[in-house]
Amino acid sequence: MPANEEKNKELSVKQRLARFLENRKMRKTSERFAILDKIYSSSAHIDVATLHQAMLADGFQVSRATVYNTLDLLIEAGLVRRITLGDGVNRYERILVVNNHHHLICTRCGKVKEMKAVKVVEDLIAHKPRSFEPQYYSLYIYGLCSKCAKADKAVAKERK
Amino acid sequence: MPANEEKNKELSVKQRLARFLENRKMRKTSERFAILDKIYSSSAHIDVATLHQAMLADGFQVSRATVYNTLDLLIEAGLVRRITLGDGVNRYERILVVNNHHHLICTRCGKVKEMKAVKVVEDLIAHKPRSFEPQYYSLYIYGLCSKCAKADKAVAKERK
DNA sequence: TTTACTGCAAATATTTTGCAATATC
DNA sequence: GATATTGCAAAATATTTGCAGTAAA
Repeated sequence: MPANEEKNKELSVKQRLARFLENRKMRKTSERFAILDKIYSSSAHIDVATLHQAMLADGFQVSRATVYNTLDLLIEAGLVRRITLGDGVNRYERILVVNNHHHLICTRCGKVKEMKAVKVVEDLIAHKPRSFEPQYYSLYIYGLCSKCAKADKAVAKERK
Repeated sequence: MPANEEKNKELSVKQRLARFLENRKMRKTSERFAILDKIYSSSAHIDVATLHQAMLADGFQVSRATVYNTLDLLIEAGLVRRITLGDGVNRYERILVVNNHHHLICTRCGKVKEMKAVKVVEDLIAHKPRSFEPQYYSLYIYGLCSKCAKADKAVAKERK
């Protein structure tokens, strides 16, 4: 991944948060930018506890309450989304309008893979719904990963 | 909606649960079928508290613990899925392999609309991923509903 | 200087667990 | 009758809230 591209993206996200806060006459606190940063530099879909611990480990003192508050703010700003990967745990991930991705979730072992977004879907989303302005979307595909599919077949055979 | 079709569908789901329980040598308790029934006859995406209250209101005595246990079971059986519509509340909905639907979620007011599944997407899912056996999928489209989009534009104008 | 935000700790809400009672096989 | 499953209440987690102190504007 080219470092420049990554840096530009990060800057632009910070700018978007700054603009959002200015529009609403809210304060640009270091916590808000630090949390945004952490989510954008983390491997996708991080949960609150992990996020909070990671920040403390980085030496950035912040309270859980602020993490929760800020996550709601970032969601409202359209910079972060909240998801649950079938296990009921709330996780947070950055929203990349371009270069989106889909989740492949194994219903047996819970493993999550990512798959590059497919253009057809994006076109579809952009044009289909009337009386609705799409901003972004999430596609979750549930099924069996290759390992579990194999194990499943073995069991089925045994039971016959 | 034709009553017959609905009845057949319901029967088949019960049969699928029965088969699942038999395969695992688990017991066919009335609670399990009652909870399955409730989810399948409820308007999509119901949360635990509502589900539990609805069952009590129907005169079906069941504990919260059993509701939680059974939901996990139904998910494992592939009959129900757990989702969160951006608000962090866990909800449960039936899985219809045929006649799937997408969610349109307003990021401002939280309102959820449903949209009939688009065939293109289904084809795509069925064929694309290698080393993965898709069972079903969820597509969430986030954006602004017509009301909020209008309100948003009004505010933007005012601020200029 | 003003007051929006944060941190803390307590309150609330949500989910899980242990074990005796019950119902399925 | 044997034991998997339920119900209950208590424990563990997760999230929200109120308010005094801090820091952004």
